[in-house]
Amino acid sequence: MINRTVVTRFAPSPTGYMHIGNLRTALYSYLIAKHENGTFILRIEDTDRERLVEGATDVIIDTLRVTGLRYDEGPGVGGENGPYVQSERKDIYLRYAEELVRRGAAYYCFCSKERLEALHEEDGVGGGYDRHCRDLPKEEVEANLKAGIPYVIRQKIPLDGTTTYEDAVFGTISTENKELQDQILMKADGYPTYNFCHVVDDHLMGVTHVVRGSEYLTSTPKYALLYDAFGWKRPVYVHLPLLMGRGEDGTVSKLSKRHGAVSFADLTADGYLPEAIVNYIALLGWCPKNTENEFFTLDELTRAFSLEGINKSPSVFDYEKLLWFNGEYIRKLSPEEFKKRAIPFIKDLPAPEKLDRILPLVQPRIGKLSEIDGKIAFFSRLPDYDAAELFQNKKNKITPDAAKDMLPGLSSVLSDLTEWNNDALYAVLTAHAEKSGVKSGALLFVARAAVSGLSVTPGGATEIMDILGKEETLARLETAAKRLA
RNA sequence: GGCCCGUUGGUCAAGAGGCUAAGACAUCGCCCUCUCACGGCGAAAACAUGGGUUCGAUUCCCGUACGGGUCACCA
Repeated sequence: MINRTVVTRFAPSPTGYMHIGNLRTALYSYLIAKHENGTFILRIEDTDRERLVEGATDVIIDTLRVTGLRYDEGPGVGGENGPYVQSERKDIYLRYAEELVRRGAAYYCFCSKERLEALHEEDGVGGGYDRHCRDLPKEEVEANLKAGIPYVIRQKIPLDGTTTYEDAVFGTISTENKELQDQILMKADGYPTYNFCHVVDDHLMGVTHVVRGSEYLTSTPKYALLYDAFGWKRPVYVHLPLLMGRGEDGTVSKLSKRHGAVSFADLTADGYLPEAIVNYIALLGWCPKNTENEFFTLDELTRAFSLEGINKSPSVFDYEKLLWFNGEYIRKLSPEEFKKRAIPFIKDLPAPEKLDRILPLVQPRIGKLSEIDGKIAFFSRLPDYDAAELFQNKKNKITPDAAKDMLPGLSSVLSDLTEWNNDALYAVLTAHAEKSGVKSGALLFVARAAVSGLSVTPGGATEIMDILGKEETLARLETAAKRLA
């Protein structure tokens, strides 16, 4: 079933959290492979020793599991081209870098960090390495190496000409070689840079489609040059439009931490469903052909996905629409499933039999699970309220005085009631309203406010009274009467 | 600043030389209704700009503006 005609990879660096932009890249990468029944690889890029975060890889793996993005090769599942963690492949990169030196496409550089910093200060933005070591005599290089002088290995970029590549989304991208830096391939600490090791790994792992954010669009010529220098076949490049966020000042920029809760974990902790998140971000930068449907399971996305549907322009992450999607997904949940997901978000869990009756009331009324608690808390405990304010409603012509007049009748009718359920309650109360010459809407408004302490509730007066039970209902009516007195 | 990329309603977006320029979210209105939601119906709302090419440009080309990305021993 699985084949290697299309091999993609998701190659995050373990920074401690799964950014939503990264998730979207992972998703597209997965979809591109799986649409063709290809192979999807997870590779951990942990060559930056200073930024290592403990447990970060677990966050990545966990996110992929929860979202259903199963990888065929990678940490934990193995594969024929492992290991899939770059720090565990450290020794192979130097070999390839030296190979490049031999081929004349790279060179040793002994410049100190201090010298480089000085260069930067001199040139300001747009400066760069002055290629000081590019043409060091062989003997000097040998001597320096022997003397143990720290070195890096840099890519020898052609001084003139242009480098061109085809991007599956953006088309032909052409760059003047003189715009490119002799970037560092191997760092002084013996670790490779991303610029180098991802090329080596992608080749070694048979990656056919490199899927990543468009922030790499301008550095890709350097990578293409690396493939060429090795004599390797260049992969298909698929650069994805950026995901943008709106900052507090209203400006739009690359989605990142500064825009607040945009990590997958933050979103799920706030009660967004993984499947809703996946569905929503799939539509950010991609649009299905020949359909106006917006709801897709992962399988449906896999079938519908196509490179041609990917946009070039950046898109703004919109919480409003995510919230709507999420609400739709919540409404589609079976009562059992909803309950399972809702429980972790409820602080004071009502008795099981009550919970089962409360939950259906909130399910259609929330956008995210974290909204549940605030909506149902009144069932467990009558909130404090200002009676003068609560029993005031212009539409139903409710005033505190009017409410005060209704309460005794309500209590007496209800205390006489033997059959306590929604239908019976509704029948009795509407009949009572008619008898007293009050609009049923008004009476029920007062009843609901008294029994909940709120002007807005999930469910109507009779539904709430039904769940509360006779005793509690009458007690709350009593309380309301006292507060109105 | 250099280089690269982008630009259809507030947001996501369809469109691919000739359309009354889709649809969705959000907004507003109406309906439903024991409040609020849900649901139904409807409204308002867009081709950044100047020049070409063409019988005809949102669509192709060039410039301008605006936005974004990138210029690390980070990925």
